[in-house]
Amino acid sequence: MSASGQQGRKPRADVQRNRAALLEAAQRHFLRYGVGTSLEAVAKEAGVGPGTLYRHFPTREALLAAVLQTRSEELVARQEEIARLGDADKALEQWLRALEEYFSAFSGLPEPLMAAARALDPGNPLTVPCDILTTATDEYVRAAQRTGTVRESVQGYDLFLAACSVAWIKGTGATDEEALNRLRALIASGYRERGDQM
Amino acid sequence: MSASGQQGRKPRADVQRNRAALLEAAQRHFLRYGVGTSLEAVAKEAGVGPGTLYRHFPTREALLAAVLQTRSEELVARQEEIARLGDADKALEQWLRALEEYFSAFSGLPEPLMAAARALDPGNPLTVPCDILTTATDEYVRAAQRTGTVRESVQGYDLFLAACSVAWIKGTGATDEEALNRLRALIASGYRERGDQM
DNA sequence: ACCTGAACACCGTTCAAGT
DNA sequence: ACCTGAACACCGTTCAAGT
Repeated sequence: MSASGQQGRKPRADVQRNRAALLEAAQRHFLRYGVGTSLEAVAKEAGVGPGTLYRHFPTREALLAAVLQTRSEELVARQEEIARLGDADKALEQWLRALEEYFSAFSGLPEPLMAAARALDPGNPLTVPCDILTTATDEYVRAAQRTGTVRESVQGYDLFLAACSVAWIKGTGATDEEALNRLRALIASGYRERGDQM
Repeated sequence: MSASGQQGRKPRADVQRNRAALLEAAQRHFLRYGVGTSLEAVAKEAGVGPGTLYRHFPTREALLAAVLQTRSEELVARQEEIARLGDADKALEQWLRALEEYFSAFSGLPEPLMAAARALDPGNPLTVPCDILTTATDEYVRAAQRTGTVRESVQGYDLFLAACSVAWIKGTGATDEEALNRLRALIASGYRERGDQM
């Protein structure tokens, strides 16, 4: 409405510095302590007061979404590389693994992502990456369906959920890699058209 | 070691009363606020000090495990009823739904259960129900494998994980019932031998 | 316009003092 | 032997005071 700084093109230098410091500190803390890390500690490490953190990122989700942006872009970059594989079935499989790794970036990440997956709360900033990734998954699914390797009843969202589940299980540490592989195989065998290669 | 009350057969009347009151209050709070509810509030509602709660249940998991015991027994009761179905494939399917409901008893329950699933921490009291339920699942799986409807590579633990995942997804509210059904169908189609009924 | 940091609320957990 | 509840530590969040 007014000529406030909201849309201004020249944020003050200290504002930019604070934002960058916050993002860097947040990423470090998310990596080390998971998404539930103390925001107070993040602010302290960024060298700002807690109020400054809340001004820049009004919720934990907003901070998370900002930190995730880089990773989402990297994932999209991989998307093009994967698509070049030619084999739609193989591409879908690879994509699901890439998704899973994305969900495993920080301990506890699947939880807030799932909470944002259904766009019930339009204010949740995590809805953005969820939408993008679900849409991308859907493209892979449809490509594979066109070649007849994936069942028609499967939706991209279903496999988005499945990949998130596997990442969640991995994060809880409830399984070794072998059990995870059996689970992945079970899911793959679930979405594939019958009569395929084992 | 000593003649302490640890093994005594006659717990003091107030001890029994406190324990019962704590369990009842805890169940109410778990139901209403999920497994992360304030233990301080539980103690207050039970009419005891926080110290008393910690004396009876040294960790949140211990309290949870005690509250879950009733439900586990109910589930085992259902197990016998389900087994009477005759059709091993149908029985497995029903059992997995019963498992899923068990995991959905309290919001946030899948998380601590998964953390206890792999018996890495022998002190975790939640390992007990996990072991029982995994073993039970394995029996259903093997019965179905004998009739040839379930793939040989599937283990009971895999489906235990899968059921827990579905409950977790349901708990995050990320989906409507329709998407959950697609997911359940995907899992079923994943563990079933190929060439079966759709 | 933005930052600071004190202040408030809330909770988990412990432990000295009681009975 | 068990209970009580004050006390400590920690964190999220807000907001009056500063620059």
